[in-house]
Amino acid sequence: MGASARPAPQAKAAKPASRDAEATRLRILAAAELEFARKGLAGARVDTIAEESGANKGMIYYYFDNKEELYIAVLERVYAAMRQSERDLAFEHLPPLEAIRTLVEFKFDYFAQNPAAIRLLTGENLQDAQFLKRSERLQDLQHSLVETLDRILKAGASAGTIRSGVDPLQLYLSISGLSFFYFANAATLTTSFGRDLAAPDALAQRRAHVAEVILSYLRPVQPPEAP
Amino acid sequence: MGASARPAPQAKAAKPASRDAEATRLRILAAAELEFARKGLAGARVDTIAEESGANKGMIYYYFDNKEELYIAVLERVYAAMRQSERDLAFEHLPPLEAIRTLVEFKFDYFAQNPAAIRLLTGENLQDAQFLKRSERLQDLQHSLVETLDRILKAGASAGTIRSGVDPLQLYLSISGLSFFYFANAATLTTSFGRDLAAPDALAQRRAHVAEVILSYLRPVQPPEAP
Amino acid sequence: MGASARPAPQAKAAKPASRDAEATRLRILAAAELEFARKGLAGARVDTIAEESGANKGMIYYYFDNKEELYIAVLERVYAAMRQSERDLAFEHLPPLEAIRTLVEFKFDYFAQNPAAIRLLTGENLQDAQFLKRSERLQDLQHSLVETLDRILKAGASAGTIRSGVDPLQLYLSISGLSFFYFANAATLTTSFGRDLAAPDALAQRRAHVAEVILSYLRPVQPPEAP
Amino acid sequence: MGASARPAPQAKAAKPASRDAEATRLRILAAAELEFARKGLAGARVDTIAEESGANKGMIYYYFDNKEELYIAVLERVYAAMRQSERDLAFEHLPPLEAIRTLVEFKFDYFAQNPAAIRLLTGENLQDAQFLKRSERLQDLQHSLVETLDRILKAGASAGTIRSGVDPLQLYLSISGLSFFYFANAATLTTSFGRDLAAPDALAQRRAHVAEVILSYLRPVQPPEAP
DNA sequence: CATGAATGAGATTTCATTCAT
DNA sequence: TATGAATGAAATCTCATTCAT
Repeated sequence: MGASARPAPQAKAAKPASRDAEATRLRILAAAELEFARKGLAGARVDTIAEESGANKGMIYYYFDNKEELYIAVLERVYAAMRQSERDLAFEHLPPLEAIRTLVEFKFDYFAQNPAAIRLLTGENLQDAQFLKRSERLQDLQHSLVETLDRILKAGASAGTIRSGVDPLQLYLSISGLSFFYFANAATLTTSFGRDLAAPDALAQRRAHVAEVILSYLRPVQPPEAP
Repeated sequence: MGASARPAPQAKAAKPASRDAEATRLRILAAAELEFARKGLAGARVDTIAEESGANKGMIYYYFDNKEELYIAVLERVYAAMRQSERDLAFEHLPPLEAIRTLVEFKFDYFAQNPAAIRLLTGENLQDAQFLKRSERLQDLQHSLVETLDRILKAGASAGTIRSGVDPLQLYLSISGLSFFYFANAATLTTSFGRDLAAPDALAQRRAHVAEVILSYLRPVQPPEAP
Repeated sequence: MGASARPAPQAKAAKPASRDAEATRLRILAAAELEFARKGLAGARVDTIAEESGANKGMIYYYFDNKEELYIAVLERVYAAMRQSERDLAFEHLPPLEAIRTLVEFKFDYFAQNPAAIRLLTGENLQDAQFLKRSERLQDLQHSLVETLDRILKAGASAGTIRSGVDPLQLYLSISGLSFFYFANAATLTTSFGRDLAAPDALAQRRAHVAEVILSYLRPVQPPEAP
Repeated sequence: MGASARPAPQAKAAKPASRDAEATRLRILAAAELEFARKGLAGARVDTIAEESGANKGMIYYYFDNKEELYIAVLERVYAAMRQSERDLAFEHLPPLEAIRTLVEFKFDYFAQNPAAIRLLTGENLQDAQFLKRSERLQDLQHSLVETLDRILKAGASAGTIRSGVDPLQLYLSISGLSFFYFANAATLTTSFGRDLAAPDALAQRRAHVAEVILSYLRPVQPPEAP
């Protein structure tokens, strides 16, 4: 990653041993994220993580007491990044329907671009969120989106552009679910339907569909036509 | 299944270990389904399956050459059951919107009542559907629902009760996704939101919401009001 | 162990794999006793125990969950054997002084012949008896000797052959200590004094000395001579 | 020792890490003594010693080539201190029985106050005194007590206050053993008897008992009473 | 002298699979 | 068919020691 650009003042060798604690820690975390995402907690191999990170096993245990702690550290990083990206998404100032469309598309794109996050979340659910529950840091990373959604829904209802009575949590679950499911289950769906769901046009089609489903749902209900 | 036909002529000893091959096989499969659902392929323990099934490890290897074959057998059984239940659902004769509402609710209920199926599907996706791809039997268990949906959508469009132009595959993915995501991710969602998504009233609320989202989407689009 | 007597119908080989659970367990225990006695809990190697016992590491973990549990099992066996041998020593019916001389010599001989017991007890003390405290079985293996000693001391005091006022616990500690110390510290003492404390005549001399020290102590105190 | 003489000329920086070589060495030795006493050679951790000493692992290897050398240095220091304290005990000029009582009480008190010495000696015996044997310095630290004892016994025998024929080595072993055993085995004894052997009154009682046992033994034997 | 990151050999433990009975 | 003891490869983890800074 751009390493080729720097002429590197050390003339001798490019030893992987960096003697830079933070850098090593991050290399381990990055490798671990990939490995845990690919294989899950049980299937991941510490050896592989060591190899991929350029560190050695000893270092992994030096920085992260054991495999589970390393897994938790990875989970925390992924969660934190996801929450941060949500906070970075400034959409509340948009007109209500535009704001929600923006959120829907953001969610879709985020899942599309972060397959590791999808897999880690999925894996964590398979083990009953036991590590999410255990981590104090993760407890603090609460969703703020639902509250934001609530405000937007109320604004839309007042303006008459959004039907009233929409539960923001249900809406949030539907927004997430419509995209998450698509990516999380792409492998079996692709196999079952014999169509490549990851192809660019398939993605575009799904993205549009999801937005339409959500926006249709929010449309104010038509009064029965007067005769 | 078929085991009930044999009158069991062994009059002499009543060995606690059932000398009934098919029954043993089924006990193993049932225990394996639970274990694989709980822990995934990598996390599942052959020892545990032996213990839970009341059989022993030797039997497992006798009936199913190895752990992966046993896993595939479990997967096949779960898929077959799911497809069968879909075939058993006679809904095509209903009025189009009723038919779709029935399907949506059926999917929701099926996932609600078959957590093991959810987990196995999820696990299979985490390993890129590699066993689904490998199994010939599983390839035959194709979805017929999409085709049925297509017919219903067309009928609804003709009758004017369903908007035209709805892609049956996208619709199917949305129907599945809205429910599947809820159950598959219940653990992390429950933790993140501090609300028990498995509580009876939470289930009822979600079920109604999902149906409403889908049916809102299918509503024929209002023509721009005439002046 | 008498195995040579059976002509063994299996003509082929004398495989060490015995398929006899109890025998294997005992072989492991015996090998572990030696290894733990020689190296202590921390210094002992599971590999060595496996090799010496003719079993393999898997078996050790099959029978004794982990190294510590194996250590505890060894400790329990050694303690139980020691307490049993004490119960087997019928000495209470002897005249009081004879009874005590018998006990002193028995203790000396037991320690002389059971170096592993000495080392295991010593090692356990080095780790603050943490496993002795943890084991329920070991808690039940209480000394009965102190009570027996108490009865003997009282009988001797009544008969005038033993001075009155002797504390049985202190006496027991002295009887044990005079012998135990000799064997437990033989290595450093031999080195410091340049004399082989394990030589037969050295043993005989110490045995006589210990008995004499204890019996001298029990002698009734002479009344001050009347003028 | 002797380090106090240097006025420390480094005026500039007050690095928290003491740039005083001898002081660092001593801090390491003190921490090592504790750790080796607590865990034995095999159980001790170089990491722990580094942490406890406030130094770091590099320093340990700088001053003491490896773990074993550090252990030997600790052992030498403990032995030297023990021998020195014995030399400091001026008791030969006392009346024979008083001299011996003094020695007995001194030994008891020394063991009571130096639990690390007890544990290191014990640990060294568990490993067959291999490091004691290996160290030249330790070979020079011979007991002189036995010779002193010999002179005292002879003086007492001449004076008629001590019975004749007492072997000074056996007596020394008994004096040491009666106290050493009590402290070395306090953990298991406390557990087995359910009494706290380290409590002040328990110590006082034991101290008096040990002295009485030894002095009883030395009492001149009564001639058979004349009729 | 001092630091603490890095190494690697070797330890404990796990677990799918085999096999004698 | 059934049992469960046995195996061994591979996994996790530990720790004395080295070394760049």
